[in-house]
Amino acid sequence: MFRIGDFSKIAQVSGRLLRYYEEIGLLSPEFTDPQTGYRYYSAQQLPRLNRILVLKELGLSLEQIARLLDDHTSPDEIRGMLTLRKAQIEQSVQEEMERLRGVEARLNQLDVLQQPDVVLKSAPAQHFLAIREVLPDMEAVKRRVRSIATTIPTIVGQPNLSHIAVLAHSPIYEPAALDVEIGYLLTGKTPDSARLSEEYTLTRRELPAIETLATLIHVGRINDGHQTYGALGTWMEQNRWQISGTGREILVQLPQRDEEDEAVIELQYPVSRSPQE
Amino acid sequence: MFRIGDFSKIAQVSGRLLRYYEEIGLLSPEFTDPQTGYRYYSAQQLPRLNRILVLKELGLSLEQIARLLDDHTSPDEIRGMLTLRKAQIEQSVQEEMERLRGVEARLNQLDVLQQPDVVLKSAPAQHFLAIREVLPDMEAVKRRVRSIATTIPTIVGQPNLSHIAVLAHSPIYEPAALDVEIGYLLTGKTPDSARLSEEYTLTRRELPAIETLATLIHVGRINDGHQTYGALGTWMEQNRWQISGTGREILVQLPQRDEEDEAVIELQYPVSRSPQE
DNA sequence: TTGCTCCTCACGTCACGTGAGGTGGC
DNA sequence: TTGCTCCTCACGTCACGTGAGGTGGC
Repeated sequence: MFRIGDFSKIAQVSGRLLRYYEEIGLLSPEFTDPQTGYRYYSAQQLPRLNRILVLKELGLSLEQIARLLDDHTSPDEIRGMLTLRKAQIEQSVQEEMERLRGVEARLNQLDVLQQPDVVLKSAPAQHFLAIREVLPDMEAVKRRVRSIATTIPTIVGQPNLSHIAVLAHSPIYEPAALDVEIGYLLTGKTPDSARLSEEYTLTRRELPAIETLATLIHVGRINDGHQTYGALGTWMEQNRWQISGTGREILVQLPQRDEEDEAVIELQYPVSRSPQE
Repeated sequence: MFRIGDFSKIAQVSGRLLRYYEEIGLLSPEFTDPQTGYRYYSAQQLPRLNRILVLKELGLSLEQIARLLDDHTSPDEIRGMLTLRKAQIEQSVQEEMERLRGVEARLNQLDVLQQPDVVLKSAPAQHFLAIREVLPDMEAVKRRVRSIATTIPTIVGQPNLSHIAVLAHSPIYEPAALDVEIGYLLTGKTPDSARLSEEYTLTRRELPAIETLATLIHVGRINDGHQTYGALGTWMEQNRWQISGTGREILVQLPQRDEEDEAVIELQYPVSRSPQE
């Protein structure tokens, strides 16, 4: 029999660890002196301790280990736990590789923080109360946005957060003819249509949910977006994503009073994984 | 300005997260109503929040992120932090691959827990008060161990834990002539020699520290070791280690009264990485 | 006025490390 | 007798999630 100090030296673990394992019922000393509280371990307990240490190194939680070592756990259950664990490790390797790519992308930059901060999100299915037009230039887009914002400032019976969004059906950097859809993105109850003027009406359609959206905040004047868009392109290349759908711009904050005031826009692009090269 | 609920919806984070980031000084609302305590965030704060989220995904701690975002941190320091982080990720990928190998090795087994529990340890530099002999068989080894244990049960002036150990200079599974060194492994003050009998004397020599030692507990009769040794071989193959030095057997517990009683032996083999195949 | 949103505690998480303050054992 | 070892609390870790219990805002 060994006192806790000797036993911990043999196994090269801390005494605290042994006391903790007793506390959670994973490994109890063979004998505890009721007078002094001293713990006494036998050499025969070393195999169990080693097994615990090995399973811990495989990344199992102490709770899982306790179950694994429980006699009432069947071999099939044990295999199941290990198979699950294997899948987890494989995924975590993937994630670490992602992180590695991300860190390297920033280190490749001269100024490390001059990179765009692209955040992956998902979007629920939404209503889009909007009008689709082909407009000659960004000025026309801005006018349309402004007219919507002033004519229909709030949607009746719509308690949810709503933003004006622009869907770019033609590439946004293609300046000749902008095929855009402009209107309100909504999640609650939405009317079928809303009158904008004599000639123009917003009509509702349903946008499907999108699983993965690369998003990026642009702060500045409303037509400066193309630089930011370019940065997103670089990011996607470095991080192995590609555009897989129509881009949106969410006008999180319209320019305040002055046309030239700062707006806050979230660029959103549906993306999917690039094929491995 | 957005209240915390709207701001958290835009950024797709929880309100709790935003409150926590304020608490640790990472991101404070632009304005807090002193009457109600309501937090108000502006759209202009989204870039900072996104940057925080991106750096968090790269695996930086919130404390590191706070330093990164601090204006007083130089670009060089930032590069340093990211370079360090890169190295950490690379190491963690290695470790995960190790775990993956370990889990797979067990899943390859029919009975998952029938595998040996090999634990990697290190050994400090030690004194070895021992005698080296070529003995004809395991019986002779056992006799020698017993004679040492009974003749020199404790080392005078040696407060430290001491075990009898056997160093196997010839392969332990080679039964013809066993070239072994038997004696006490000690770390404290050790005499130069100790008299065993008229003809035999233990003499002290120094064992160097060993960085990596594959260890394995064997419980049973003292000469059953070769099966356990075989299991170790399989393990090393599967986990890409190879023997790089002389093996030891630490007699953690001698057979009690009877020769046939259970002993507890820790097999220790210095190992190094196998070359990648 | 009634939901809805916000507020501030405060506990829980996971596997121990690290003292503090006190006692047993040779 | 004097170090050494052991004991039992109890706090700290990291980044929040999850209630509990109460109040402000439209």
